[in-house]
Amino acid sequence: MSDFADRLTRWQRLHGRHDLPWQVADPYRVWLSEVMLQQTQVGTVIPYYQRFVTTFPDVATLAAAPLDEVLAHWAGLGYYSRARNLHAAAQKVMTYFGGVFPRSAQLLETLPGIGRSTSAAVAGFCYGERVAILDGNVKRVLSRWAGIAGFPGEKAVEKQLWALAESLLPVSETDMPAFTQGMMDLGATLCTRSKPQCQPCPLRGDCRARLEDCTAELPARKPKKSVPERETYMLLLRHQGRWLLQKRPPTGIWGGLWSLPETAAIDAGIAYCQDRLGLRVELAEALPELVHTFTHFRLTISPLVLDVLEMDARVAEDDHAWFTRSDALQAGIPTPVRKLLQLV
DNA sequence: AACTCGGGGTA
DNA sequence: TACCCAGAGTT
Repeated sequence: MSDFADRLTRWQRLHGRHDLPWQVADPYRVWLSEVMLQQTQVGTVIPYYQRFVTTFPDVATLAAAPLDEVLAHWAGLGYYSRARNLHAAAQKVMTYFGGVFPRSAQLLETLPGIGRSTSAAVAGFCYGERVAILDGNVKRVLSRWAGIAGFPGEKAVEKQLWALAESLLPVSETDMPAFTQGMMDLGATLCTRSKPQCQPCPLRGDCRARLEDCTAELPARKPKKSVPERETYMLLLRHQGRWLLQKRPPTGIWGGLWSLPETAAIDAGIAYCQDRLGLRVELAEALPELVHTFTHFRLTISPLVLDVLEMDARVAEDDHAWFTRSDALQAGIPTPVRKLLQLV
């Protein structure tokens, strides 16, 4: 019986995925894809990736672009700190590494947004460096193959999985790209969360979960937790065919994106318009509530359409701007804001 | 160690 | 509905 790495790399070369758009000899594109794929499925990423590389074909172009334009291409993909870190990392590659991508996982990990797994993926794919990845696919494959019962999000279990992943690396650097891709491909195509296809799996001979018939129980589910509820009003301020958007602070939810002004109550919203924005407004319409679910809370949005009757001559603050509906939809805006602007 | 950070796919 | 997805950064 050949060992784990041999079986996996052989399987990947014969039956793995070879036509993904980021399977190219370009560390910039591999890096971009790995960041986009953090906590995001392949099918979701592909159209974003295509648009992104068309606009930003290399690290120098990305580094020179305004952050707003980068965020506009990321809007809808989620986890917007990834876009900010990507932009900052591109600038660091230009200024600190002379425009050349770092050639080791250790150096790659010094770039913002690149952690242990992403650095290993880029180094393994592009340079053949013998470093292990540990993403959702690998956690599932290894917890089943080794019969590890604990929840992979738990520190001790994760540490065990990292050690196991490192112990299974191929001896030869030339096998690293196929091995790394094989771990991902196996988890994505055969060793799926539900109804895994064990029959064609190259690891079925010594897979503990398969031998003990417990693939459905591994990996362990995330412990349940109640999801907090929050609510807010979003103000759709209309003035001469334009809508007022407000740039969110760089950190926190929807960081750096253009969004709608929010208030906790209708009265406070009207007062906010008067006192802070210098607008005299009239309530035109209350749109139906919109429920938006995040990973860690649920947000109920009550949208209010307000007509602007009068505007102060005062200079608008930097973080506010009037957008046509069309321009707003092309800017970096959160998904629920996009849905609202498409209604009005 | 626990929490923050999106949005969509899927059973 | 609830969990998961080519995780990283902060507290």
